[in-house]
Amino acid sequence: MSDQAASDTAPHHRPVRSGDHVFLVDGSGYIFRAYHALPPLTRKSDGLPIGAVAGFCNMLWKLLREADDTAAGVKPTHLAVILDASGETFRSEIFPAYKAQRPPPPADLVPQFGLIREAVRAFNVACVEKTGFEADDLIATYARQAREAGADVTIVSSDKDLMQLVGPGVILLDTMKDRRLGPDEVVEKFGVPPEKVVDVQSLAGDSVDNVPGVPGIGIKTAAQLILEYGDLEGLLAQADGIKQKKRRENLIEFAEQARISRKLVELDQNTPLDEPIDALAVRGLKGEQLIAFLKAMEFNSLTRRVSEATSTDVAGVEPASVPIKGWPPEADPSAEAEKPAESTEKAGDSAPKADAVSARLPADVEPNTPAAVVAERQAAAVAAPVDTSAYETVRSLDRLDAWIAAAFDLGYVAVDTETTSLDAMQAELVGVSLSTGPGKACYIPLLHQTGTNDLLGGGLAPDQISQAEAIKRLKPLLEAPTVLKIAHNLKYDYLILARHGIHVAPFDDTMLLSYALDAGKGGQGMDELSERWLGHKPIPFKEVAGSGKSMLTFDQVPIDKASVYAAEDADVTFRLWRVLKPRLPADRVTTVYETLERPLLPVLARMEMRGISVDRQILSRLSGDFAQTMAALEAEIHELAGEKFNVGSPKQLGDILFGQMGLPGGKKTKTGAWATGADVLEDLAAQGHELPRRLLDWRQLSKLKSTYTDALPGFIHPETKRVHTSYSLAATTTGRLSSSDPNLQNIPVRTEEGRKIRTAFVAAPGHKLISADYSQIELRILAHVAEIPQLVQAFEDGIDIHAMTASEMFGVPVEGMDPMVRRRAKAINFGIIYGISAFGLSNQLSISRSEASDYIKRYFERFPGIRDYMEATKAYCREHGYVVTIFGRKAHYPEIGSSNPSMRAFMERAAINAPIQGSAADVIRRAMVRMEAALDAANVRADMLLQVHDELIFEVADDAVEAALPVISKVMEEAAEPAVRLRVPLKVDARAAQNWDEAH
DNA sequence: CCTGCCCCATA
DNA sequence: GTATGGGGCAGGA
Repeated sequence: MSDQAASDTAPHHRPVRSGDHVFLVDGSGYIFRAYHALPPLTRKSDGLPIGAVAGFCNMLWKLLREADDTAAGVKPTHLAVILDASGETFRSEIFPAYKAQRPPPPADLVPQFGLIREAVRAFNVACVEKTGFEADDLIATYARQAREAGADVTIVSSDKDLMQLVGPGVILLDTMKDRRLGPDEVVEKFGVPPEKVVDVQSLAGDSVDNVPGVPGIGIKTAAQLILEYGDLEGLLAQADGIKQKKRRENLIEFAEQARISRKLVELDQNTPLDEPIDALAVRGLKGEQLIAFLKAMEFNSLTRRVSEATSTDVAGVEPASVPIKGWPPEADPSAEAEKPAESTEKAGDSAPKADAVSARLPADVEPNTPAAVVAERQAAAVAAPVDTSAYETVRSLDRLDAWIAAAFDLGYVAVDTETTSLDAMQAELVGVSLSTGPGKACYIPLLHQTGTNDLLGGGLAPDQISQAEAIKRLKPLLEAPTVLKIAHNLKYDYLILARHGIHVAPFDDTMLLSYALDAGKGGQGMDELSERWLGHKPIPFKEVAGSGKSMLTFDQVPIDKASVYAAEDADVTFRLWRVLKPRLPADRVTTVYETLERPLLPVLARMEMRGISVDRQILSRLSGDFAQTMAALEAEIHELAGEKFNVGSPKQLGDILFGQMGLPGGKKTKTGAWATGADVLEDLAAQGHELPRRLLDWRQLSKLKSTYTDALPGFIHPETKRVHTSYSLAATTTGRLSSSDPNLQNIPVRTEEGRKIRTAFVAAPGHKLISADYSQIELRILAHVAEIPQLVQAFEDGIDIHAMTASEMFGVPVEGMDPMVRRRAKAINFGIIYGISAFGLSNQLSISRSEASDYIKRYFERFPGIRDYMEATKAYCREHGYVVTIFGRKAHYPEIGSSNPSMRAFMERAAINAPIQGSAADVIRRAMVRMEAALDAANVRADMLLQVHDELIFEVADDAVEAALPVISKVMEEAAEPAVRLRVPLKVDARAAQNWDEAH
């Protein structure tokens, strides 16, 4: 070993000079990291924990012997291990909480600190620590000196707090991953180059070290802000120009805290050093000394390697006598006090909820009325406890047949399916549960697997009926017209079963029952309803299958566990049905349930199954285009500006626009910076200036890309190659549907770029998409319910409703109307639907509050019926706790009487909006329920695919388009009848095209 | 890893 | 000013 001979004779002191390589080992950081990353290791002879020491010694050995083989790429000429001395540092004086609440190190790490010092000594390496200073400050100071002497610096650490030191000639070396951390890696971690890391950290703070930072700002936001504003002071100076309210307030309120944080985070590069940097020169190993230590630690393989490398005879070396402090640990009396207090709430857990208790037979209920039945059922439901031990696991066809026969005899049965996924289009049917009465329930396991983590793939668990055979026998029951099937959220099970050829009918859905009865009073989930109505908390899914990354699919759940869970769900569903179903007549929502809820379920299931074709290529091209356009826009913006600048920086942008280019209309913010908000840029763009237009485009594209073009392809079904959204029938208070996974009700349309995403929604070959949407349906509903003669007349005459409103309000003729005037009227019309406030209208139109008040006043003067309607609606809601749509759907607002004025005002606006939004939702529901039969009757094949609140999308063969259009329009326009005779006509615009954009 | 917040897409 | 769902982020487990 030739280098060994050389280093043995290396001088103790050697000046650092250009070309040298100074290695600064962050000893403390290494110890903590090794302790947590490496498996616990103890000395064989006495159990002394030595894992971190072992890791440290191996690391140091490797560094001294073969650093050029690591990511460092060079050997050290100088090397020191820097440790944290105990005691307070200057940071505690600036901010007493700094690192104050840090828990004491784990007991089995404590003795290793001393051992590490011994190890460094044994390696004959300089060991530096200084009371009152952190290791990081010493490292920062040595690094500065080394650089000034022209040497390269390798900081052996991966601590993010040291990343601020990275720069020319200074890198971090993560020896555990053998990775060098240079400027690129710092940017990856902090989003900014090393010299701005301190600014980012001072904003984001650090909960581990108790660096406060600014609340609500993490690394990402901090990086974005620092890139925009340059540095912390620049940002704080312009904080009141920040768009986001909360963020702005916090930056202003916590500015000083950020400055303090900066002092805590910034390392001191001028720490007084006891040991000059020259003294860190690599000294060379003393074989015997090192081996004595290693033998004492019982590190056998490292001892062997060292003995080979240094030609030292191991046998001839006595183990060193190493002092050990902190082991074994002393008993900590405070540990006992940590025991959690015994819960005293156990008894209350199974007690019925107040809601359910209040269901006891009230004295004023007349017998043999719907209300009496309801009261009895509720009392009975709470009285009968759920016994999960009484369920049967069906293992044979005989037993299955017996359950099926019982269901036929009874005439109704609760059903639930268990599957492998929440996505009904991809889920595998794993089992079925049935219930024929409270407490009478079974589970039929079909596809459960043996073993859970078995990589060899546990096969099918024994004693299960074959899935195909079970489906064959269940099908007659589930389709039998004489047996009512009861399920909770049936659309899911309906889809699963439909994929196996079973078309469930007739049915009730307890989720929809609850929704028709209690929309707005809380969720419609089964567990929630069970607690509310039965006073029983069902077994949570996560108790059966776990959660998060380690969550089991249901086929991996052991059958006995699965059985109780699944049968309970059927049992609970059955019991809920007994309680909820009689409430329909009592609460007078039977018709709502039977015409607007239940029949829509199969319609939606079919829509979801059909899915819609989304052109993956268009999306990926679009994604690329967006990326490219963004880059191009950036280049154009630079071109227009005449120089390169950060397009994301309002500060730089303001200087360019109003400083260099001298554009007019510049406004200054309070701090004197140019305002560059969207409104300002829109103004400039309207004056024909290119740069602001491009900048707005750029901002918009980055949004479209991440939310749509990059996310949608992931939803294309592997087999159908189409996108199958999932509609929720019971998610909103007003009666609207909602769409998720993916949400196809918020595909962009307002901007040209956004509409390109719609072009990716295409018809199948030989087909067209038809889009049919209601024109102004909510304003028409408003005209109807509030009985406003001018509005009704305008809709009958088919004239521009917003222009008419403006004409009424401002006394100007519709002909040749100023578009601004019409725009104001339009905003007010929408405002009315939303339960207008002067605050909201002033924001929408960017006018003063008092001006907005004037508009509203004038509007009410011209349309007094609307004010009457609004007042009447609020009064009705206060009296009943709910409002109703024109078809009788209820939307509950139990908090309408809140004593909190802003809460109450919010509820009032919602209550005003709900009958309008909800009636429109009812109308399109009615159209959807009737649509299929109407198309069949007209002998037209048109597949309904999507609903977007006031729009229906169909897929129709080319040669059927002309026949389909009038049928679709007619069904939609007549959807309210005969239940409600509207005072205004409903108008539908329908057209066909190859893609959704052109059809819309 | 989960929850809540902000922001933004739609009607 | 109404009604949603979702991406990204922060922050506390």
